[in-house]
Amino acid sequence: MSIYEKSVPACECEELHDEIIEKKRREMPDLSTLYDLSDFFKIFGDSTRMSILFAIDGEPMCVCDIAATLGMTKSAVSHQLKILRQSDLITYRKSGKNVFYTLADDHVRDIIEKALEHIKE
Amino acid sequence: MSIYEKSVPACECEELHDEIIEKKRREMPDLSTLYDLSDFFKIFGDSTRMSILFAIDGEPMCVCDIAATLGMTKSAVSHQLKILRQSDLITYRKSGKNVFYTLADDHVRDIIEKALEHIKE
DNA sequence: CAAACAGTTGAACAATCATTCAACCATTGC
DNA sequence: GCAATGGTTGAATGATTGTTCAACTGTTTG
Repeated sequence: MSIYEKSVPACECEELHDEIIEKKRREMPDLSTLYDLSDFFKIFGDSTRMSILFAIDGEPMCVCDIAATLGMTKSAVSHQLKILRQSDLITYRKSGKNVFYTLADDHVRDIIEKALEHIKE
Repeated sequence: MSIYEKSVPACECEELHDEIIEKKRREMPDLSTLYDLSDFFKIFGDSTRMSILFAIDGEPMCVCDIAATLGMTKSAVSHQLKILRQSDLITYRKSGKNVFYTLADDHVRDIIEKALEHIKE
């Protein structure tokens, strides 16, 4: 439950600043954008997925090598690869029995880089 | 770089590409950095927290006004404010009975802006 | 064709997490 | 002092989610 789903404030406060509240509600992104944004960040909010993104950055890797690099099972890695695939963050190429994954574009790198800057403070 | 521009090595799972795996393990960030990164993104991966960040961007807001803007209870908002506080993403200033929150720095704006660019594609 | 292997998938389980509820602290004003 | 209000907090609860396990698909090879 979030903004705009209630016309009446659920907050039980007495002295609300209505003009500020109305102004903020007008200026804020619409609900679907807020959900899209948080869903996007949710993808990065798991250390396994983050590790996978770093692993397949640069040269493509098959599932087994990714799993070996992270010290995890193929299954666990494959489940997370599916989530990354559905978010269009990665692409894949089949080659015989193998499937090679790599980053979809440079956007991902940029965002992680920005976050790394923030971390180091 | 696209995976189609690279020569793909034949991968046998039981003969894992040890040299690739070792190379990746050397190049990848250490575990604590990966955890810090995913923990950082985890903060943004909730629509309530995302809404709060947009609400307090620009002018500071007290908890009641934030709650009214989002249509949520003070308690729910306060719980999320605590998480944002502990992550150093927001700062606060006490004024009588009120507590006014605002963004800590421009880093947060930058990262959300980059994500918005990615969303709109 | 059958065995072996890379990878995927669904269900089950455990862990994590956001909201609710009630009680609490802090400040203001009577 | 004490009632009222803004805000915080801990426990409980329901929902979400990551990993495991087993079964499955698809490709290669003998």
